[in-house]
Amino acid sequence: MSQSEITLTFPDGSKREFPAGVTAGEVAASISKSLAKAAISAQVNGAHYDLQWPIDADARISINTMKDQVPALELIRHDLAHIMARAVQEIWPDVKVTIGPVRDYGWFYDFDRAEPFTPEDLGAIEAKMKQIINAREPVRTEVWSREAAIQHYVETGEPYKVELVNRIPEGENIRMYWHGDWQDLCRGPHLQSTGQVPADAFKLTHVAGAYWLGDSTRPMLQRIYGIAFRTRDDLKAHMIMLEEAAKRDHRKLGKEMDLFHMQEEAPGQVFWHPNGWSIYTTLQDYMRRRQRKDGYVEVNTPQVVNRKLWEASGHWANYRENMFIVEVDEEGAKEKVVNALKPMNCPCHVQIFNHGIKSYRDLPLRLAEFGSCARYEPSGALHGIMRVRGFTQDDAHIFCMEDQIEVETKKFIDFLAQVYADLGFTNWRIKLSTRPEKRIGTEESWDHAEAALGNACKAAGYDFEIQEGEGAFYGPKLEFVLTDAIGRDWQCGTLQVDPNLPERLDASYIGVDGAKHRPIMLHRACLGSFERFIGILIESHAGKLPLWLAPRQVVVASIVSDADDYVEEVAAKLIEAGIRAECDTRNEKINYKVREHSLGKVPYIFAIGMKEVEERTVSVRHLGETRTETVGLDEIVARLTAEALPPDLR
RNA sequence: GCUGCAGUAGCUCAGUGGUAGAGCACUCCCUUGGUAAGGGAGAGGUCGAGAGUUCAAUCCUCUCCUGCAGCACCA
Repeated sequence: MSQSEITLTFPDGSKREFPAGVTAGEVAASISKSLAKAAISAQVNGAHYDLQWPIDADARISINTMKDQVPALELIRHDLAHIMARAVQEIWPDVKVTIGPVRDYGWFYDFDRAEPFTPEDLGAIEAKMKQIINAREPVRTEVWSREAAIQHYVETGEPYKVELVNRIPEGENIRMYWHGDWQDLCRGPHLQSTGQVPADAFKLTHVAGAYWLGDSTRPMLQRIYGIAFRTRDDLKAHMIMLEEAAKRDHRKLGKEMDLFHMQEEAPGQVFWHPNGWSIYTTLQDYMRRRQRKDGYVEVNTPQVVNRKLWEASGHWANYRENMFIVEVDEEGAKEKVVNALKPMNCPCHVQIFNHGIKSYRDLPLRLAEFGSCARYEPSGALHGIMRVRGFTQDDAHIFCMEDQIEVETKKFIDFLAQVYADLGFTNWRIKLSTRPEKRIGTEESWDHAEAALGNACKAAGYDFEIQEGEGAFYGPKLEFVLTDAIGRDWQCGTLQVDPNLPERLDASYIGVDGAKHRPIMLHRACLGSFERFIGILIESHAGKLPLWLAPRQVVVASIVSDADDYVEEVAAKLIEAGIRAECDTRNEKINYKVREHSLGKVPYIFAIGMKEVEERTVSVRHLGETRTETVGLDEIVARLTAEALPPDLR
């Protein structure tokens, strides 16, 4: 240990090495004081520490001084996973341990235990963990031989660990970490001592099932989740953030804003209320205008389609289990006619393409549909309006020639960038998924398609991240991931190159040479589905939608009933100007009305008393503000008429 | 689909082996109040569905349905 070197990492990612025992003053002298102070982490013998300056100038930067430093959060969380596993086994010695990685703001660890862990159990585990931390036992590491490790785990009755040892590649060290006298197989690194973990800044949050190794054919284990921070205050701040996130849950806001509901008779399907449907149609109208401008033609195709088409497209073979089947007794037919609700629009669009003879002059043909689809999603997958069984995609298929892929893709990226910007999402990125191991098509066609997608991104001015082998079996794809207001990622847009479906459904066009050719099909969606995207919009804006999307843009509220006539006049003027306005002339106090419509996230409340009636003004209150402003009637109508326009019409 | 938890009025929730309660919302009355809840009265429930145990089930048991937290899935 005394021979160790110390590596300091700086904010720009650069690293500098120093001999063991170097002092902070010496570091400052050899680089600069300000740079030394900026060092954000140190590495000693493979263990990482976050540095907290100032360190005394003559303090030696070594393991000894490091002990008093607060270690890196990742290490704290990692050790907590082990400490939790140890606590569980101390309380219930027969519980089998598996693995426990660091994740998000904490860690989880999977256990095999016959009885479920209860909330009370979590409390007991937490208490035991605190005991272990307070015992301040050293963490030691040993390298074992594979045989010894297997023998050990066979003897101690840990079948999952045996499997893990067997999965460690040849030539890699098999490390055992000891936390006091409790041992776990682990790659490391770890802290020096369990005492370095802050005992008051972690919390076990919940228990849920999880398949062993993520494989649904393997046993289901119990996964305990925990979160951890450096300080109690950080933990508290995180708990508050979680509460804030819960407040913007679209299911909760959907009720509060009276947007939609769902009920048992139609699981996974949405009953849109007037307010919610207003958002939906406003968004759809906007998309329709944008698509028209971008050269799409809109179509509409049937909901109930005979299985023959799904067999031809290949969906019947692959997705039969996830399709809604509609059997019909047709007059005179010996057997029931079997149909499926369409789970996607592509085969139907190919039918439109195939109707009549297409020429290369018709390409690219961009068929768009707000296509309502039904998929029998597994019950556990349903989630509010974000993951549903009945939904409408902003779908389109671009039929084109191979050498048009790049141009069309670039055109779509520009389109999507504009739409996302209009909807308030400027933070998004592109992922390019390339050829998987199991695939069809020639290497040349893959080379061409992948290059086309990559070049299109570059031409549009965007970087992309490659997801090796993640493409569909027939072609590569782009995925567009946007980050919402509270930092969560959502994959919404997609563009997929597909030479397969035109082949299966025998789509063709007549080329310049007078011969038949196969078109390529580009599947693309920008929002994904209206249901999911509206959910994202609600959560990202915490219900406070931009004015043009807000279902009720203005509520005109009376203060005294003598003002009712004028209130109705104001609302009528707004409505005539195309603004979604409502009157509130109920026999309630203005405080009551302000509260109710503020909770309902109405962007503007106009309060009208006798003063406004006499002056022909309105008292304007903007959502989220307490100040009010008195504005002349004509002026406010003109102002809102401009302000409430969808972005593409401004 | 799997593991665990839950389902009581439109909403949020309390409660009990002897067929139910609150607040808000709703209806009516009083009140005309100046920017986040004025007062009073009334109406509203096969306690998710079915079966079982029991003299008796909303409560206990089982099955199913739906939801929630994850996992798996997402053409």
